[in-house]
Amino acid sequence: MPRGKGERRSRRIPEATVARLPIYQRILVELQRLGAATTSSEELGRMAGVNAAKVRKDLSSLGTLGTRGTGYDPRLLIAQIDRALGADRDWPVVVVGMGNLGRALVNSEGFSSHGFHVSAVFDVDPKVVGAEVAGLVVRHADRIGELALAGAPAVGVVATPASAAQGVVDALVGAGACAILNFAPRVVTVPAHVLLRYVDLSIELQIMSFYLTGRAPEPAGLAPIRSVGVSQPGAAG
Amino acid sequence: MPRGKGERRSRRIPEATVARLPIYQRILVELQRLGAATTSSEELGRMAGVNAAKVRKDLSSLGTLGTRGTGYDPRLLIAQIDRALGADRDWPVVVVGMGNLGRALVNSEGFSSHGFHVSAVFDVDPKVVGAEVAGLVVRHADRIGELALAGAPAVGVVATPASAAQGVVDALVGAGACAILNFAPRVVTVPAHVLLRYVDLSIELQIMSFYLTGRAPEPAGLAPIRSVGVSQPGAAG
DNA sequence: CTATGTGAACACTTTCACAGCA
DNA sequence: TGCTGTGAAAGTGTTCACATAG
Repeated sequence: MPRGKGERRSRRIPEATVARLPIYQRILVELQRLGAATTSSEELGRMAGVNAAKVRKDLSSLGTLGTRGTGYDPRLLIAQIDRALGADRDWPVVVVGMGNLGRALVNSEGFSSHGFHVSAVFDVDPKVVGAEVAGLVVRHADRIGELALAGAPAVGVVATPASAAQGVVDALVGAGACAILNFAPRVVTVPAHVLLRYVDLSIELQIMSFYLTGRAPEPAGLAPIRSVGVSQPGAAG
Repeated sequence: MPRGKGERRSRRIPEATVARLPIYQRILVELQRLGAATTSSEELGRMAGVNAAKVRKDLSSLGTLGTRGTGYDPRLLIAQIDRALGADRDWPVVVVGMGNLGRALVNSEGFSSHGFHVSAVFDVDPKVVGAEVAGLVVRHADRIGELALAGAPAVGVVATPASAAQGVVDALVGAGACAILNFAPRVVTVPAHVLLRYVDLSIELQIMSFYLTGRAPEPAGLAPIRSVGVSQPGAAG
């Protein structure tokens, strides 16, 4: 049974590839902005800091997206990556904590594209509650429970001080969030069915300092992807 | 020639381990805060979302840090991880862009520990230049060139809008920065000797949405570390 | 008897090299 | 002819299982 370009039925996408897809995507958007009608595995690799063979393997796991002898069409690639990552769905995102970090997140491009949209924001500071941030009225965090997230799978983002993190996580889970992205520097726990990831803004800095010490040479000539998060389905404290 | 506990001469630390060390460290600090005098590979693994054998392998690459039958001393572990990551040195960090993100970074714990300290901050907005942020007077970005970073290896952090990123990077490199951490959503280029890493706050969100779609089961029972950055020694545009 | 440290088996990723199609 | 797509080889990383030290 023949299929149109870009189709591929449920071949598993390797974990390492999933982690690189968002990076290719950013580059593709960039290339498109610069007016490129075509690109190649070599160009993408150069810009992403990975080698061309890896780019081809990664992209081929999504389907047959290129044209031999010619290259790839950025527009098609972007669409296929979006689809693979689930960006063709609609993901409500709830952000708790409207300090500098929370505001930065809510206003960032990444939080209002790829299928995400910020649907509610919370804080506890009376000076902030009631104010408007990115077009949304900030509600008091005590009212997280009033959210009805149970319908669509929703993501809760924690951008509070460390001391408030666990309480906020509990409230978000109680309201039906099925994934938590924790920016607060504190280990938290969730029930087993909730997806949990941490982001630590200084981890990249620490990894950098390791390679700057010269204790090890920076990995390979063109180097790999690195980490800032841990995922733990059902972590314990 | 016998050595004291925790010593190990220059055995190469695997890349994957380097990426996990900052996570163990955060957990260890947490355990210490809670008053733990001892911990185990199992406890650390549970909290980090990785399995116990991996924790032991990771830690043993730093030396013989544990006590058989007993476990690990958090304090010793923290010190050894710090040393391995180069946190026993002093790393000046320069942050450009005092919007919400820049302020969040400058005020974050991670940017003033582990050997890092923010030594200067810049912006272009006349309303911000001259003001004080985290104890530092914000200088105009035109004056980045006046920095003399050439002495100590310094890290430049870019937290500007995308359109300003490349110019800021050039200025930082010109001033002698030997590493760039780019939070702006734009691909930039640096000379070959400069270490470059990207951080994209929404990449974790995108990876999460992949696993939420149910197109693939979340990796393993206890799951691995993930990415937000790309490093590219001497990238081209 | 407990929990580390580690060889050895296994699994996953990356890279190579080239066949195959435009 | 040029660049993708992909088996097969090489290289890393993870997990197992147990000897070993406290």
